[in-house]
Amino acid sequence: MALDNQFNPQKDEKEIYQKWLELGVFSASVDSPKKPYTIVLPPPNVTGVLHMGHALTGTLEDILIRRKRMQGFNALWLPGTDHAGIATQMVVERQLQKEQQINRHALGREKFLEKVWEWKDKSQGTIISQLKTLGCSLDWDRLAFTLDEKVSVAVRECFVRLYQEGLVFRDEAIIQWCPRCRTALSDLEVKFKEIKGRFWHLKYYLEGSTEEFLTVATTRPETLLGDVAIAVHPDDKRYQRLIGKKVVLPLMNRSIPIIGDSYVDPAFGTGVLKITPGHDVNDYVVGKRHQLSVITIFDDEARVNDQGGQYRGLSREKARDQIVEDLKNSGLWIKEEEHVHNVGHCDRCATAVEPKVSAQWFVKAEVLAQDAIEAVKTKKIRILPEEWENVYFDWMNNIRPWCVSRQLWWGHRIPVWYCVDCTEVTVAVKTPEVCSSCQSKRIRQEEDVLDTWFSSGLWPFSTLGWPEDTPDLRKFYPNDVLETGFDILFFWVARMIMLGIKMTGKIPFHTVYLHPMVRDEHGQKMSKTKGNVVDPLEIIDRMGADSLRFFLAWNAFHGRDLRVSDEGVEGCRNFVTKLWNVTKFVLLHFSSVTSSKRDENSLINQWIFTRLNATKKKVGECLDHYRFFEAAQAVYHFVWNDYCDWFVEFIKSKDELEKRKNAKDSTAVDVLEEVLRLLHPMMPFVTEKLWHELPFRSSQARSISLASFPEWLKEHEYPEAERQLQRVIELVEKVRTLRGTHQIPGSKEIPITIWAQPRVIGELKIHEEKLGRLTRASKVTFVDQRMTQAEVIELVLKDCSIFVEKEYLGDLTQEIEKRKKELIDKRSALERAESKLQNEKFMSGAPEAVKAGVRKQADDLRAEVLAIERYLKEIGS
RNA sequence: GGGUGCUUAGCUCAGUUGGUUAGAGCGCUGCCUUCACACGGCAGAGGUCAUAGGUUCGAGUCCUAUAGCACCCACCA
Repeated sequence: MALDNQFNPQKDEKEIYQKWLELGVFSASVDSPKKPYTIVLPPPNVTGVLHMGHALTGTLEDILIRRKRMQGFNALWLPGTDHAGIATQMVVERQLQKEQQINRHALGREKFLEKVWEWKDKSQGTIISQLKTLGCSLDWDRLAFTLDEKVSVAVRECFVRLYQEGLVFRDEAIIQWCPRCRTALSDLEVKFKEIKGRFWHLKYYLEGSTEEFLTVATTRPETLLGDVAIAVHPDDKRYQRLIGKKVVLPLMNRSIPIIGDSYVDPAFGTGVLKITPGHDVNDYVVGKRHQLSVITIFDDEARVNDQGGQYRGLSREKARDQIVEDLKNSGLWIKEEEHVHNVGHCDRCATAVEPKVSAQWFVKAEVLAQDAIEAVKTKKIRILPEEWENVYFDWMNNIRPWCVSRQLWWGHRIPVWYCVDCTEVTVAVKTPEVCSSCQSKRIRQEEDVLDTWFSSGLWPFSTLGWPEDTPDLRKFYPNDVLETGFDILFFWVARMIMLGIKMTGKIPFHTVYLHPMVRDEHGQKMSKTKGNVVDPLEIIDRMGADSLRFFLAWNAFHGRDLRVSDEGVEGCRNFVTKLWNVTKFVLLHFSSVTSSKRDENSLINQWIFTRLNATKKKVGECLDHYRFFEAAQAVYHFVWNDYCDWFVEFIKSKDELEKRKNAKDSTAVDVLEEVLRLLHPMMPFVTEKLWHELPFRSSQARSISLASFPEWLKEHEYPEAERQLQRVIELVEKVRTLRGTHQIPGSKEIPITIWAQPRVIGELKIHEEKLGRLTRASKVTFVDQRMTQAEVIELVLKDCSIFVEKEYLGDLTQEIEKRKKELIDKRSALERAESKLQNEKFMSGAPEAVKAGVRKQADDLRAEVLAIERYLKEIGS
C-alpha cells in the first residue's frame, strides 16, 4: 500500500489515539509484576484551556512515561484537574456580574457554589480533550479532581493530623488581604509591582503647641486615620528629646505618642515615621513591640469604616484625595514629591492588597520545612537543574507561617466546628453532630475554605487513596518524577515535599525536574494583553502534534526560557515529512522483504548499525538525565544525516538495490523500524502510523507503544566498518567540495584517481561503485604512485589522496587561495601540537589518551602540511 | 537591599568532572527540479567564546574584578 505524499495529522491523529484507548495502552495495573514508574500530571485548572506551558509539561512527561512503558515498566501517568480556588471563583463571579449584574453575596453561598459546579461540569472536558489531542498517554480511568470525595477526605485527614500536632493553628495576625477577592492571601500570592506614587510631607504638631511640629513623610496619607504613634530613631539627635511626648494626629485630633524605635531609618524621608499597625506589616511589628493598639480603618472591601470619622464610606483612593485636600486646607500639608515604590498586588486579580489584622489559620511551615530541607540535602530528592536546589534551600530556610484560610466559597471547607455554648473547637474528618466537649448540638462550621495549594500539596498520594492503605498507594507511592515549571517550585513542589514527608513518612518523589518557561519568539512572556500568545492547538491543527512535541523536546534546554516560533515548529514538521518520505523509499524497494535477515558482512550494514547503536546509547543516556534536547538532536541527526544522506544514498544504485532485494536483506527496514521505536515517545502519532506500514516489525504488538524501546547492543559495534566508511564519506566530501568550488555541474562527470598504500586501496576498492556514484566520477582509478602535480591537483586526506586533472577545473585561482589559507591553519595547528609534545610538563602531566591523540594529530597534520606545500610548490605558487 | 543565572556564528542556543583543529537548528550565499523528499539535495561563508587580570603544561570550561542583561526573594515608611 502506497503512502500519501505526506503525513496528514488532522486525519490520522484522532484515530490513532482512539486505538490506543481501545487497546488500553495507557492503563497501569496494580496487579502487574512489572516495576512501577509513576508521574502525576500537575493538575491544570479545571476550567482552563491548554496553553503552551501545559503542552510542554504534557510533552516531556509523555516522553518519560512512554519510554518507561516501552522499557517494560508498569507506567502510571495519573491525570487530574484542580479546582483552583480563587481563579475559578473569580471567573464565575465575573460571569455573574456580566450576566446578572450581581455579586456572589447577593446570590448566597449555596446558590453560588451551584453555579461554580455548573461551570466546572461544562468546562472540565475541554482541557482533557486537549491533552488527548497532544497525544498524552494518561491513565484516564484514574482521572481525579481536587474536590473529589476521595481527595477531600485526604485534605481533612491532613488538616486534622496537623491540628492535633499543633502544626496548624488559628491566630489573629496581620495578613495580606485582597479587597476585590475579599480574602486573605499567602505571602506567595502577593506580587510586588513598581508604582509611581507620591511622597507627602505632613505636619504633626506637638501636643499643646501651635509652633512646633514634626514632619512625617508618607506614601499613604489616608492611613493616618489609623495612626497610633509616630516613631523616630532613638539615637536621632534631631528628635531624641521628643521621645515620650505627644503629637496631635492631623484631622482626627487624637493625641498619639512619639516613640523611639531602631526600625526607623533616620536617613530615609524625614526620619519620622507614622505608625499604623492596622494596615502595615512593619508598623504592626513595631506596634506590638510598644504595646500599641491596632486600629482597623477599612472594611473588607477597603472602604473607610466607622473608625474613619467623616471619611466613612469612602474608598481607599477617594479617602486619600479627600484627606490630602483637607490637610492642604488646614495648613498641615508641606509638600509632595514623586516617589517610586513597590506595592503588593493580588496575584490573581491584580488589585492592590491591603494588609489587615484578622483571625486566620496558619500552618507552621517552619517546622515542616526541616525534613523537607533534609530530604534534598541528603539527595533523597534531587532537584534538576541543580541550581534550583539553592533557591529551594533559601526559601525553605526563611519560610514563614503559611496562611491557609481563604474567605472564599469555592474550595475545601476547613473541618473545624465552633461550639456556640462553650469555647471548644472541634476538629474532625467526619462532620460531627455535637461539640466534642459539651456535647451541644449548637455547633457551626468554620466558614473559610483552604488555600488551593493545600490540596495540591497532597496530590502525589491523595490521588492514590491515602489515608487508606490502598493497593494503588502501595504500588505507586512514592512517585518517581515530578515534572513542572520552576514558577511553582514554592507554591506546589515545596509544599508537596513538606506535606508528603509529614503525612506518609516518605518522600513523595525522588526527582524534581523543572522545565523552562515558555516565551514568544522574542523572549517575551506570553500574555493576552500583549497579544503574543501562541496557541498550541492552533499549531497542532496546522502542523500536527508530533511537530509541536518534537519542537518542545528539542528546545527544552536546561536554561530558563523556551522560545516558541512558527519557524522552529516548521523545522520539526519538515523532519516528520523527511521521516515519512524515507519510509516511502524503503517501502518502495523493500516491501517484499518480510523478515529480519541481513548480510552481517556488509560493511554498510555494519556501519549503519554502529551509528544507530551510538544514537540509541545517546538517546538513552539523555532521557535518563532529562536532557530532552540532546536526545531529540541525536535522533534527528541520525535519521537525517546518517540514514537518509549516507546509508540510503550508499544503497541507492540499481545493482545494490537489486542485490539487497534478492538476498532479502532487511537492514534498511530494520534500522527504520528501530528508529520509529526510538522516536515514538517524542512523536507518537507518525511513528505509530508508519510502523504499521512496514513489511514486518520486531514485535507482534498491536501498537508501537507496546513494543520495546531500542537499547544499545554490544554486538552492533563495528569500529572497523565505521573507520572505513568514515574515510569513504570524507573522500566523497572532498571531491564534492572541489566540484563546488569550481562550479562543476552535477551533470558533468569527471574522472578521479585515488592514491594510497596498498592496504588502504584494498579497503577503498570495496566501495568503488559508491565512490564513483556519489562523487559523480566518470571513472575511478586506483594507483600506488603519486601523480605529477603539473597536470593534476591533489586533495589530501589522512591516509590517501585524490587526484583530479586540471583540465576539468578551469581557473585555479580560487582553489590556490583556499589551499594557502588551509596551509596557514594546518601549520599553526601543527606548531601547537608539536610544542605540546616537546613540553615536558605536558608529557608528564597529561593523560595517556590525550597524548596519543595529540601525537596522532601531529602526524596527520605533518603529512597534510607537506602535501599542501608540495602542491603549492609544484603548481608554481 | 539579598540571591541566582546568563553574556559562544546574523538569530536562538548546546558545549557533562579543564585535554586533540569550538558545535546544532534556523537564517544567509552559490549550484542542482538526478526516479523517497524543494517541507528537498550538494557545497560554502560566518566565532580573538562580554572585558581585564590570574591559576595551569594546557582555559569557552576554574578563580578575582568590571560591564551589561534576565529572573527570584525581601518590601524603607
